[in-house]
Amino acid sequence: MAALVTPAASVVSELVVRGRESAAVLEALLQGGSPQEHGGIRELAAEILLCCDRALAALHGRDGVHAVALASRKRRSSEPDGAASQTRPKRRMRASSGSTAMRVEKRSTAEDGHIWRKYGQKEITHSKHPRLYFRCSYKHDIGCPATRQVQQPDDDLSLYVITYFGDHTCCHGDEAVAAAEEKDVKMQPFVINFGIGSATESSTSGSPWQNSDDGDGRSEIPRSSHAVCLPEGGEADELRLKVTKVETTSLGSQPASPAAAELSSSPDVSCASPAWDPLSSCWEWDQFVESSFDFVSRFIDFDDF
DNA sequence: CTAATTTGACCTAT
DNA sequence: ATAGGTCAAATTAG
Repeated sequence: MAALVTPAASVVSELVVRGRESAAVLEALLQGGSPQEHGGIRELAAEILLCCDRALAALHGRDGVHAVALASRKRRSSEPDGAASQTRPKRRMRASSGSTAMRVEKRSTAEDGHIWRKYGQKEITHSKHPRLYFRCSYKHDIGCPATRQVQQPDDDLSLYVITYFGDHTCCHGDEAVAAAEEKDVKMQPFVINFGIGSATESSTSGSPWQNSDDGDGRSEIPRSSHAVCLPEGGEADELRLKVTKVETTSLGSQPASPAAAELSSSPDVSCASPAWDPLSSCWEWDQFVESSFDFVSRFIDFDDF
């Protein structure tokens, strides 16, 4: 029973999310009131306006982004008729097979305003790069079933394909989200940091944005160390606003593979890396603003059934 | 010590 | 049988 999501709806959803993020950052910037931030503020304002504009266009049937409906996901969640799922205390159904999916291809990273926790990595036969699996950090906290997959197409290394599965109950349920957010950040999922990416590593010190809520249920609430890194200007041509969902995914351990290293959250990649690493959920705001809508941004709806 | 990530194993769907 | 997705123990980092 999958709710069919229209391309326009997906687009609007994404745009609205971005709009919110932009607004949050903008608000933070306004509070800071640093001269260097003016540039960022302007861009953020432009971004917000653009989001709204696009959203409206999409709502009116004129989606500004390429929307394509895919029906490739034929795999359906077989009902536990009894035999198959008779005794599986552990493994559970794939979250991706029971809900709508939205694929987004972006050049940098896809920030959706949510905190993700990596729970797996898998090498795909047709792809040179591994696919990373993330789940909402609030999964166990408030039962958010949302998950997402990040993968780099072998043909375009500068592109990241992020597929979202499930709906964010943590988002819809403001209460839960609010409660979780209030713990650290009131309403803002972001923390403003004025430091270039290079200093990012230091940010790594902080615990990643994810909270361990794995099946173990070790931790409950994420530290929410989302941060917006404002480059000092060293490499910032204008004003590079890097919004890091997580200060940095620590993890210096060796990735399974080179590709994984690039994709997986590595300490060096955080804000410091020129092209932020999607897995860490850290993106360069400036890139985002520049190409947020220029880059291929396709919202594809998978109809589970 | 606590928490997050990594990685191999397990399980489901095609 | 194969590929893909998720779990969970082990490892690493703060």
